[in-house]
Amino acid sequence: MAKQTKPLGRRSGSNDTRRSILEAARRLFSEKGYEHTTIRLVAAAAQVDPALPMHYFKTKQQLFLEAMLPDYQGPSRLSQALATISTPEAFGPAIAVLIVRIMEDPETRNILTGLIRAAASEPEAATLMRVFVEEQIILPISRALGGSQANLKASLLGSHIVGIFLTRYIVGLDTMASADPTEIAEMLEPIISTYALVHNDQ
Amino acid sequence: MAKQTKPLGRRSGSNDTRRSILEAARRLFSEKGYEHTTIRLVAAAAQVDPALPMHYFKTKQQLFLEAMLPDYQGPSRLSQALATISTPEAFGPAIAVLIVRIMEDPETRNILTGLIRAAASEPEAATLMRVFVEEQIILPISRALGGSQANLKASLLGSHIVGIFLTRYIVGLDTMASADPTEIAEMLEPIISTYALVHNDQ
DNA sequence: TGTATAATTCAACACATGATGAATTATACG
DNA sequence: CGTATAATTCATCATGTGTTGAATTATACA
Repeated sequence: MAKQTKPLGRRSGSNDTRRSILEAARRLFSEKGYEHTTIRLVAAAAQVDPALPMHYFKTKQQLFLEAMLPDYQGPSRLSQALATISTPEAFGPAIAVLIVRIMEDPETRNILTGLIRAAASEPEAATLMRVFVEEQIILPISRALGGSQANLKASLLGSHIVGIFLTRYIVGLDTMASADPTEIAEMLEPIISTYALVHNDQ
Repeated sequence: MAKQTKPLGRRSGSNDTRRSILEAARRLFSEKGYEHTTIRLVAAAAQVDPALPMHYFKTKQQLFLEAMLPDYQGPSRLSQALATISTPEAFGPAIAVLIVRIMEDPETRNILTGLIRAAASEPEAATLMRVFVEEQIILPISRALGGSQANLKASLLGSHIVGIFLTRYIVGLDTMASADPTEIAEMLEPIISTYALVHNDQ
């Protein structure tokens, strides 16, 4: 495989270089974590010169930031799903289905695993993940649950969700990694209901 | 603070250098993760020459290994706790109390957070954590639960536990980080009972 | 058309890291 | 006592990293 040298200077025609860098970065951060995703690796994956990621994003941190937080405007899908239900009994099915949807959507999955991987070593990424999980997961659940201890319940539920991601996609626990998402959702349903119904002495 | 040069050659008197290196390494791996725990940092924390950790453990991986897995012979404390109960109804209290104990014991906590931090980036550490969680957490719970789906239930429960560690000690979610362990245990009790009792059509 | 600007390549720097090997001093033990 | 061995310091290497700056070519636009 001969290293073909590209011509100097600007390319002609339309270019979506920036986007392809972001996509490569998102994939690599999610697969290898923050440290092991080098600028040169991202550039190679995007078939681009190693100086280009730095040129577009100035710093590795910034690249990570923009790669992990694409256009997340508007209410999260979790908020939307929760808005359609009213009785506490309907919570279990709703959230269980949603977790399956997250696990099966590659985009969201990559973001969550990328955040977890980085947060484990980089304090700034931990801050990012804190905000993400609080806004996108815990706050909606807490609002929907209501009652006393809603915040603690929602946080524990959120911990359960990220724990599942950790064991399934990162640690690779046999049972979790090979489990059918539907099976997990079924198992999870009564758990969520318990969180929704128990200790509700408001 | 002048850098005082120590004399050359072997020190006189008894030496527990190896142990202090291990202790410093365990603390640092747990606090900063694998990559950011440099050999030089460990040496400095142990007040020892930067070449000594390599001399005693040959490689950084080996140091991590020995630091994270001290003498863990015999049945785990979880197994012991589970051996004392018989009825499924007694599970919730037993495991809830155990989680609290893990969270409050600095040694165990450091090991678990160290394993999680490293596993997020280093595949070999993920293997280590896989074995640890399976043997020390999931297998005992699964055996104690019995019935159909015991393995999946135990794995989900294990995921919840490591998820709590992740959000509480690593990500630093406000609610989780500031929660009283007893409060968490109380909230968790009905959850564990649900895992123990539901879907039990063996 | 002409000129500022954007996109791209290339070479290189500065720095930290894990690891190695030689030199030096103390201990263990026959 | 004498010698092999262990413990310790020091200097250094090789490598990979994020980052920078200059040079080159195309585009945008007045």
